[in-house]
Amino acid sequence: MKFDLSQAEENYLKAIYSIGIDTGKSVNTNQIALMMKTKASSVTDMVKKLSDKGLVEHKKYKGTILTRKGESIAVNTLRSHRLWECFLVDTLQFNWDEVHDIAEQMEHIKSDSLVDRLDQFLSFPSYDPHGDPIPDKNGVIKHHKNVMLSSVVAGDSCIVIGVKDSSSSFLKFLDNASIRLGNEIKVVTVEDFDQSMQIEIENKMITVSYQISKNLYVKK
Amino acid sequence: MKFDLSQAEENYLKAIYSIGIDTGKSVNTNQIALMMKTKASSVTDMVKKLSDKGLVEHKKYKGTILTRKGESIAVNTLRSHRLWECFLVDTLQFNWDEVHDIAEQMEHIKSDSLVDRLDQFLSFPSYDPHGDPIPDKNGVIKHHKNVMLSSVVAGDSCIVIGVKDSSSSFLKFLDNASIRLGNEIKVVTVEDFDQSMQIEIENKMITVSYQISKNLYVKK
DNA sequence: TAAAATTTTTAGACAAGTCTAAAAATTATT
DNA sequence: AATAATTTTTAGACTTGTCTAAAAATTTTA
Ligand SMILES: [Mn+2]
Ligand SMILES: [Mn+2]
Ligand SMILES: [Mn+2]
Ligand SMILES: [Mn+2]
Repeated sequence: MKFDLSQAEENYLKAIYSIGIDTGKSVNTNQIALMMKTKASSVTDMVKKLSDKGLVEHKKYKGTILTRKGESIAVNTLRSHRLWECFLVDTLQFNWDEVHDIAEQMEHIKSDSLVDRLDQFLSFPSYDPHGDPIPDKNGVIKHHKNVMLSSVVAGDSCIVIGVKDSSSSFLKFLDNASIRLGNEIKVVTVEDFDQSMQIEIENKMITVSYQISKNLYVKK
Repeated sequence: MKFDLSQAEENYLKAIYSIGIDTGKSVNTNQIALMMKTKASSVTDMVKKLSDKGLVEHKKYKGTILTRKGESIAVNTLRSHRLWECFLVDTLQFNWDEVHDIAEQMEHIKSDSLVDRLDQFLSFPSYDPHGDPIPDKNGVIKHHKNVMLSSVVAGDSCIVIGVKDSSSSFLKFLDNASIRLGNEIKVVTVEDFDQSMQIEIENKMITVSYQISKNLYVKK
């Protein structure tokens, strides 16, 4: 069966996928509504439609999970989104804070070979500009384990490998603070009261709030 | 006033623009319906909406013309379409018969600088893969004069500079016959009965029907 | 475990874009 | 100029995706 989904349907599948990855369990209607910036009643309607198409399984008042087929579509859409973000940054020289909304549109372009050709043109990148892993042609995706800067203890060092929040305001803050993917961060002190951290990056000492540190993926 | 039009609205403006360019006069409802592959009643509805937005002027039962603003949007959409076609052929190595439907989607991506950055990346091309002129950043477009192969007389030679029909079947036929943009064609004989031509191209003699010859733009 | 709070679903409405069928206006034909 | 043919518009309906308000189910709290 060949599917041609609307942009709305693809966006819902992506949302259900990403909530499911984070939580493991089946996904609540309200969580989807929150992520999609819409109302619970709209979610109920859409989930019903996706269920009719065999893309999710839904138990009334219980929750929603993707079927194998639904997950495959979600992952393909993510692949498309992240490859277009690479294109926008690497090829068209956009800044990493400018590309999300554009990729949000481009991910829905329908074509049999477009995304694979783009992948080839970009030399098969593994990560998008925000450090998120790019699924391969077969939908295989390597999740990097979720170690946040907030969990690093005073005295330890780590490397920035990704951002959890891709909002323009957060990314602009990072630019300003010289916090970029690949940079080393040394945690100097952690404030007991509000979890704020003094960190050393690019030979400068700065203070970052918990809000910041819990949105940065790092590795040892 | 900043406009954010739907894909349908942009497609209608493009259709009205291209019919207007060919005919000069104001555009009939049925002509639009034919080009948009829709019904006259749908056109009436949409024309009313575009008129309310100040993008077309419409006189009941008489016809429709683009306003300055409407024409500007149509030309920008055309620019986007043709630049994406260049990208698909030049950068992603699609064949010229594969790109129209994809560009038909990509032309609608909303972003302030995307198309201009794409233009720069492609080194400001003047023509798309089908020989159609690409409007510049300011919407200035050079129409090449419409000389068709069908109007070339026996004994004369010309260069292929564009195709009027961009359908995949026509373009595949041209590929097969080695008829490509830039190639020279010598018209050897023209059949009085059905206007079919014997032509010499790439040192081969072939016969092309009037259907073919009236869809090829040429220059001396 | 019964009442209260929360979550989810249902019911009914709306805008965009499309369609069919019928009415109205225009153009062509006699 | 009257009739016929064609074009265009109107009227009403349908689909998709959304919303608000109210009802129903579930979970929390006391
Ligand atoms: Mn999207
Ligand atoms: Mn990203
Ligand atoms: Mn289009
Ligand atoms: Mn073209």
